[in-house]
Amino acid sequence: MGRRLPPLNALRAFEAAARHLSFTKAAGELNVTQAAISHQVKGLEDILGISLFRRFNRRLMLTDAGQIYQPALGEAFDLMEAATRRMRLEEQTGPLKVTVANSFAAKWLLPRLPAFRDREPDIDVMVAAADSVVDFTRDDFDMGIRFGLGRYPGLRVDLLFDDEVFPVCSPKLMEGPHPLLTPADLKYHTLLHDDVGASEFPHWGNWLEKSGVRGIRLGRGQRYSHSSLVIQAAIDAQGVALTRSSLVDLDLEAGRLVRPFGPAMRSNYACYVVSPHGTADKPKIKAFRDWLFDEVGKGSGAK
Amino acid sequence: MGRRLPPLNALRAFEAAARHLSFTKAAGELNVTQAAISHQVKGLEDILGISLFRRFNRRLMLTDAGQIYQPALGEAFDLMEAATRRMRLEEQTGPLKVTVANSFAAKWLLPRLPAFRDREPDIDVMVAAADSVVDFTRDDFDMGIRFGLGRYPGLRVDLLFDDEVFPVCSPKLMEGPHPLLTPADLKYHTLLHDDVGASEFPHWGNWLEKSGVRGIRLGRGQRYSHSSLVIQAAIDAQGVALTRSSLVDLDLEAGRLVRPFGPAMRSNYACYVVSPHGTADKPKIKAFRDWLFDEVGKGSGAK
DNA sequence: CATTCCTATTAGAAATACTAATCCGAAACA
DNA sequence: TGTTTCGGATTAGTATTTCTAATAGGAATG
Repeated sequence: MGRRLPPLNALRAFEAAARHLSFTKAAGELNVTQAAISHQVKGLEDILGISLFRRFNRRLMLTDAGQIYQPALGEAFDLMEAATRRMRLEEQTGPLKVTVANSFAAKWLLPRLPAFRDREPDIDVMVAAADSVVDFTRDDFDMGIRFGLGRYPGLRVDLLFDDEVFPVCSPKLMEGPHPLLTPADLKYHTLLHDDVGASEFPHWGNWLEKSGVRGIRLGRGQRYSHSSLVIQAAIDAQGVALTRSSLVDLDLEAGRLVRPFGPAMRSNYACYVVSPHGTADKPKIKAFRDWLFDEVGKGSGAK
Repeated sequence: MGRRLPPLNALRAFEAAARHLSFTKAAGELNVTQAAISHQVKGLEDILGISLFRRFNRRLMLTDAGQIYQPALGEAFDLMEAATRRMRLEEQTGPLKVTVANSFAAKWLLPRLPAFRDREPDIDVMVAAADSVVDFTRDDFDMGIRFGLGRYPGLRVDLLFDDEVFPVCSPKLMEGPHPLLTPADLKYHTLLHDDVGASEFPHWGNWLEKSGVRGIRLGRGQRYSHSSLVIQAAIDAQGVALTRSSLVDLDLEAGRLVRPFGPAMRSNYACYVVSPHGTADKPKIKAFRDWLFDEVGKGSGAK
């Protein structure tokens, strides 16, 4: 497995010199002085114990050994260059890997993704929905969209939008026996809970307290592991969901959900776009970030 | 024409690390410390602006970019290694290029070469007969056999044998009207001259003087450009040649020539085997040199 | 809970690569 | 014939790269 190779820089110097049959031109190609090439080639010959050039006064020739050596080395360096180019290209044009909070993926990003495809047909997006925050130093993602407090050390963080939290329900519920006219009417309905562990996350408890509503048992109601499920249940008229504006804006627009009463609660969580430092200017990352902000700027997703 | 490549040592370090999926093992392979690999890989990633590994705690993974990069780099390094091996092999087993003084080639080496072929069937000898001394730093020769004073700066020089100079002629001349019984009898015969420019070379003038013979006009006689032609003329009974023992030993043995009278003159010229410093131990060079000395040791070629 | 395994980091040492200046010899020039 | 030019070699000193030793740290292992 262990390879046995002469010094690589000497090989490069020799290859260039052999190709040009000139140390001076090789020096030009490699941006060094002629003396450097002379040293490298001599060193290589000494290491190999084989002379590679016949040196005439104003002319170089390759020895038999040199003639055998050069083309293969040239090929090897070409291969390396091609591999580097290919890898760089892949990095630029390969799928953009975005890690997204689960529900945000389902309720915000996916419905809008076709618009991105229209705008940037050359960029394939790979959406990786995940519950937990991804460690960019470990995982091979180009960027992420996360709800949180904006503390992502070691990453470039851009605030995409602040979110509001308010109750939503199916319009059917408004037509039923107990239309939701005031928060107090919630007692006639099932509360749909987002079963998120994080305590900072706004939940019915917070909201009811802020709205000054009493007499509603928190423990009651349906629980779901993801916001998207909660929202779906609400659309299906199973109860009332407390949710972020960003996740339901399209459902509200489409009339699948309604916002029965006003009180919106400001969340201390917001939506952030994150990417490893130094990658922000990569074309595909920039394109996606720009698109995200444009989408939000349209007013359809942000408060 | 100019290639654009990341630092080659970093590429090698990355390739090894990627192959082993371990910096430590890569370090082992390249005989450096793990820290060196870590530095090189990090440096490469910084230069490319692309991360190549995902680093887990006791495990490495390649990023997409790394996965594209490694195989091609591996191939490139394999190519280099193969080229090096191939070139070395050619150097070892390719034809042994020997530059030989013209007449020595014709009269000593060529008749004996079949014996070398028998002894070392794997070594092909390329005999380049030349009049002038070859500059090994310029010309692609493995070794040389030369008559001279043994001053070959920058080369390893081995004395193959000392030579004597004496007159020879065809046995037919001994049966003619003026058999060569003493040097004085030379006046009845044509002197065959070796038309060599070098004044140190023993010629009839020297020999006649040493032998105390007078009254023979030096200007007379036939002139030839090479000793081998002089000898051939002598074999053809065209006259008497003054020649080196080494060039005629086989002809004397075979009875094509005889040595009419004693006085041999010591030449200050001798026969030397030369080869560039540091190449003496190369198998094919050593084999040929050993064979030369064995041939001479047989007593057939040396005094 | 200690140990092991593996990578990262730091600072400094060692090795390598490079440059500037100059030499040298033949070829081109005049 | 100089004389210039061209291109490689050489030398000695400098700069850069590469490497090491020591150490930290984090998760898996026993």
